Amino acid sequence: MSLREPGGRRPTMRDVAARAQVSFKTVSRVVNDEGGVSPPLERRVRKAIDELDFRPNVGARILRRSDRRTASIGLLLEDVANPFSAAVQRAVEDEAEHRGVVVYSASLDEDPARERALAKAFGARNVDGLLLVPAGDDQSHLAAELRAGTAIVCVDREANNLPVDSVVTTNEIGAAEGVRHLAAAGHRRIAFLGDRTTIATARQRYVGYEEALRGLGLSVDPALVVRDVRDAGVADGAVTALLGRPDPPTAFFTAQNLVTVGAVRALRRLGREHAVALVGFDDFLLADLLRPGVTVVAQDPTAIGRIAAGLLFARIDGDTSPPQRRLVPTTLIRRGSGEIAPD
Amino acid sequence: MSLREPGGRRPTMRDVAARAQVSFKTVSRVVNDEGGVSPPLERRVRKAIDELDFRPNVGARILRRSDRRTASIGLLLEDVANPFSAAVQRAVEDEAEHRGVVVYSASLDEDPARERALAKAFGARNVDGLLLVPAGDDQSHLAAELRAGTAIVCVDREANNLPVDSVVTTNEIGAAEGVRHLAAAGHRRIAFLGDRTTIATARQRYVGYEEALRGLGLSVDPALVVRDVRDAGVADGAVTALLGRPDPPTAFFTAQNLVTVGAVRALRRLGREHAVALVGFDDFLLADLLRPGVTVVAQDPTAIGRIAAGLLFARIDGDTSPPQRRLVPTTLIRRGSGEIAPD
DNA sequence: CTGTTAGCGCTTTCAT
DNA sequence: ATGAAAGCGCTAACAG
Repeated sequence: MSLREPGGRRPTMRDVAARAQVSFKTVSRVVNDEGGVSPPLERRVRKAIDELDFRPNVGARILRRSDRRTASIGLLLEDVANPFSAAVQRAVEDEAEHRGVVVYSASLDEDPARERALAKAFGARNVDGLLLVPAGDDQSHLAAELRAGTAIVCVDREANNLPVDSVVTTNEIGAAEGVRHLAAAGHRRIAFLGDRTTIATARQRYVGYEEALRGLGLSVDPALVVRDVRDAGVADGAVTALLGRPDPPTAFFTAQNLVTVGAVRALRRLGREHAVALVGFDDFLLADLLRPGVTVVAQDPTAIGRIAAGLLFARIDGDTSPPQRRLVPTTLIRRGSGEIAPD
Repeated sequence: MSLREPGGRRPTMRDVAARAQVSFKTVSRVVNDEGGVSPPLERRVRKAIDELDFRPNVGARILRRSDRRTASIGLLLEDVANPFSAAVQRAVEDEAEHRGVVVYSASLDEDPARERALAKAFGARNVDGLLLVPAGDDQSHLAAELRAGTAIVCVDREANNLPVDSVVTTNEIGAAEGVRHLAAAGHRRIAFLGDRTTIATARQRYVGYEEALRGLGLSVDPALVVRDVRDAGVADGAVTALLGRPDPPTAFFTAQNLVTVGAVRALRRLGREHAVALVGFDDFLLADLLRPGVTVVAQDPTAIGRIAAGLLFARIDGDTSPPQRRLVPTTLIRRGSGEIAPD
């Protein structure tokens, strides 16, 4: 039921007080369960709250409160349309809802300018914390935010020039494991296809590729390395070009989910999917139903989101220990494409 | 640069005013580009703003402003981990960012209690508008929110008991088209596998299935209809059971993306994927790379999100025309599985 | 062009 | 147990 008069004005504590015939401080006591209100008065106040459908104005409350908490956090992802980001967001939402915290969310598309603009927009709204997938090589612009008391945790990549916690995948180790898996099947000419080198994880996965090859006594052939692959289409083209060489690779290590998809498309079109081996970094839906199934080094975005949110809330709750880096391990999932032997 | 003293207190307009030796109203004028400030004063103020790294407190501004706008909206999805929801969110984000509006986001998991709780939480934060994928059969709890001036637009499903705009897929038409496509390949025994019947779109797609069969002069065999399929695993089991019948279906129409995935898994396991036809509702990544490719009735979540956000912003900007229902058409994409003829 | 005053809706502090 | 007054940081309305 609502007796609110038209005009779009929300009822305030004063309206409730007038209706219940009490002072508006008494309403505040009831709304905040402060106690010290006699049962009959409390009943009257609760009745008036119901009848007017009163809801406390969170903005006004925050303004006056001593702790200055807004019970809100900001989540800055790469792109929520990518399943990896979406899984992170879902995990963060669950942790936040659990604590009565609301989540602002935005996609940055790897654009440092958007990182600055959106962090600023969320900061101006006094979020208690910021969960950030860094979009550039310099997060020092957030130093003032940190000093103002906003907790910050970086997700999937570490921050640069900013002393904050981060939660990251074991990119080098995982990539190296994937490459060694291909070598174990007998491959010596293993190509690398990676995402933009502006992205730290792409660089780390490349390092893992190099290290694995060196550890195996194999040399890195620059002709088999294609970096800065920005989407599935480019990956498709790169695979096609590499397989057209006189001395083509017998296996591919693709360092990002969309790159892997592009590689699968190319192998299919060339009819080489059962002849050329493939291991991808980051799992994706239906990878098991393709033929051959796509062997991947799987990440755990749900764990990443959950751990990052946990760290953030700990900081918000006053944890002042030194910044830490939490590592989330990968899992090699064998499905067929990575177990193909060279000709 | 930041000269802010430690303690986590953000500088206010008064701090800026003191540093620039002007009245704090002058600071307000500069911050809001109101004009009417002499260049030398403005310079001093801007310098102080920079030095203190001042940012206006959005909460305080909203409290005092006459228009009461918060430049924020709430987005209540089914589950952001589902690619359909994620695509809607991305489209909404883009429209919002474009207008300088921030977005709160949450997943409801089809739970009406969460719909109420989260709508309330966002309402208490005075969002200008709410974009909602309804989770139950009754949205009347939002009437007070609407009266208080919050714009509301429903996404993917219409609201019940609430006069608001909605943006929905042509579910009946699309489903009927998918079923007719199977019939055109010669099928007479077409099974239906649908999502939970509490979900309006699942009911509409079933109606489309029935209508198509009737229009073709075919009868609906209840033994071939399985509703309330809640995930891919259940879909897998249902397909397996139906194909084990003495008089099995020769084709399947699966009315949701995860249901389709489950059906593909079952057909694969049974080795029947090239013998039994399949058309799914809602497209998904890699559907084209499966063998056979999965024929789908594709929705357009990006268009849905964009149109819904557009309607919402129009309402926020004062549009008071009668509630409208916007339809977004589907597209049949032939990839092989839907073109298989019966034995 | 610049400044003063009031007050948004609420919590805090202090009185009764 | 209840209430009155002050004031969070800002904008609106009104001076000079």
